[in-house]
Amino acid sequence: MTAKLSSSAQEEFKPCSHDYRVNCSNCRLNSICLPLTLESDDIDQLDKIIQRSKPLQKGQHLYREGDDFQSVYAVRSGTLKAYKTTDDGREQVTGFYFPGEILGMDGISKNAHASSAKTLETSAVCEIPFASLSKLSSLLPNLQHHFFQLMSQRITEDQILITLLSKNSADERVAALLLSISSRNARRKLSGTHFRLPMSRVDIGNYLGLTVETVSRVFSRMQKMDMIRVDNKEIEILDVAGVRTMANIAV
Amino acid sequence: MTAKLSSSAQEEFKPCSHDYRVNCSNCRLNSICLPLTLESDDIDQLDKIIQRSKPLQKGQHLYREGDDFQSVYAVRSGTLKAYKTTDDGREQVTGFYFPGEILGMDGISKNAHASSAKTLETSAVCEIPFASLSKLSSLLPNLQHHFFQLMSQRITEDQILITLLSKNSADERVAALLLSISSRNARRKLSGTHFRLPMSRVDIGNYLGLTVETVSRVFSRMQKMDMIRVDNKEIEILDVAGVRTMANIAV
DNA sequence: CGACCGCTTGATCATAATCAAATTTTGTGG
DNA sequence: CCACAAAATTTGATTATGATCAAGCGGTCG
Repeated sequence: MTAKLSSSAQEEFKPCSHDYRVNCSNCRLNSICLPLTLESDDIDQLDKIIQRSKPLQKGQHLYREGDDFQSVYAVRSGTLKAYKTTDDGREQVTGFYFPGEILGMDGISKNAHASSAKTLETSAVCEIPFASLSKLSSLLPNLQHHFFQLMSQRITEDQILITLLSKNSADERVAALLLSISSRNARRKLSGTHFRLPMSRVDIGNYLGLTVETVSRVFSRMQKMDMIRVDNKEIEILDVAGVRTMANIAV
Repeated sequence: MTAKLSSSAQEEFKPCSHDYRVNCSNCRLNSICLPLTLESDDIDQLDKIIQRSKPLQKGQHLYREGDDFQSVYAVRSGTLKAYKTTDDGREQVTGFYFPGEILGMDGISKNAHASSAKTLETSAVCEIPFASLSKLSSLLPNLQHHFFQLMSQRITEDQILITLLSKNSADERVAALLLSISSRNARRKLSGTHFRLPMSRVDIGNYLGLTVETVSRVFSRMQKMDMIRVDNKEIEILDVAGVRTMANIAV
C-alpha cells in the first residue's frame, strides 16, 4: 500500500513558534482559541497571564498523570496526544490536540492531572495558569462563559467518542476519525482533504479501541475503494461523500 | 435465575421530595452536591437561585437533545439516564444520574442540550438556572471553582468510560458498573452491597456497549460464581473482592 | 550494512452479536 | 384479586467481527 502523494498541502505551521513577540491579539489562532469571545482590551488582560514556552521536541511530556495541576494549555503548533495509563499498565489514548485546542482541563477536579500529554511532533504551547485564569474569569464574564463552554465542549466530544466506541464498527470509527481531523484542519484554513497524520497507527488504534492490524486493514480497504489515498502518514481524501457514508455519522 | 433476596436495604429515599421547605442548608445531600465547598452565607445565596420542582413521573423527560439550554439540574431523589440519539435513530446512554449528582452541563457549549435526560423512576430535581449560576460564580470564587471541578469531574469520568469501552471485556464492563453504582450508593450512606438497579438490562447494555443478552449472561455467570445474587433488579454483592478482580480496574 | 521500528498482509481463533424461543415480570381492565 | 396482554429477561445455537498469532516489507539510524 504505497500510493505516492505528489506534494503535501502541509502545515507550514509555525504560528510564530519562535517569535516571542507573539501575543493573543496577533496570533492567527485567536479566532478559534481561548480569546474567541473577548474584546480587544480583555484579550490584553488574558495575554498578560499566558506563558509561552519554547518548542517541545517530539515525544516530550507536557505533563504526566498525577502531576500537580497548575495550568491548562493551548496548542500553538504541532500536535499532542493525551492518554491515561490503566491499572494493568496499558495505555488509553483519550484525545489528540491540534493548534488552537485546549488541553489539561481534566486536572481541575482533583487538582492533579488525570491524564498525561505527550507531543507527537515538535510542538509549542501556551501555558495558562489556572489560578490566574479563574481570577480573571470572575472579572470577565465573557471569559468565564467561554471557559465553561470549552469544558462543556470537551464533555460533548467525549460523549461522541463514547458513542463511537460503543456503537460503531471498525470502518465507521476510522472514517469518523479521518473526518474529525479533516474538519479540524479546515477550521484552521488548512486542507481538509490532504494532510499528514501526526499520530502512528498504534495511537489511532488505541484511541479507537482497535488493534493496529485492524486500522491498517481499514485504510487498505478504503484505498482499494478509492475513497482515500494513503502514503504512509499522508492521507488524501478522494471521496468525501464516500467517507461520510462509511462513517455513518454526522461529523 | 431467581435467587429471592430477603429484603432490600433500599432507598427510603425521599429527601423531602414533597417538603417545599427544603433548602440547600438542610438538604441531606449538600455534602456531596453543589453546595459542597460553600460557607453557610454563600449557601443561602445559592439557595435563592435554585428552583425545586414537583416530582417527575417515571419515563418523563427533564429535557431533550436540542432543547434550549437554560439550566443544569441536581438530582434530589430518584434516578435519571442521559442519552444521545445517533443519526441512524439509535440511542446511546451516556450516563446514569443518582441523587446529589449534576446533569445538563453538556448543554453549555452550544446553548442547547446535547443529550436528553429521562427519569428511570419517580424523581425530583433542583433546577439551577445557568445564567444565575454564572453570575453568582463571579461573586463567589468557591462556587466558580467548584463548578469548574464538577465539569472537570464529568470529563474525567467520561474518559474512564471511554477506556472501559475501548479496552475491557463484557465481564469487566458489567463488574465495573456494579462497583460504580455500589460506591455511589455508599457515598450517600446507603448499602454498597445490596441495592436495586434503577435501570433496565437494555439500558445497562446500551451504556456499556453490549447487547441485553450479553449483560444477562454476565449477570448469570457472576451469580453462578457466587459473586453476586440477582433477583430481577435487586443486586446483592456477595464477594466484593471477586467483583473487583473481575472488573480489573480501580473504581 | 544490519538491526529495529512501524506498517501491512494473511491465517486462525475468540468474544460478543445475532437469531430464535422460552419464561418471568409488569401493567391493565374486569 | 385475577386474567390476560405486553414488556423485560433469560437461555441456547449459530455467526460475524475484530483480535491474536505469524510473517514479511520498507525505511531509518547507528
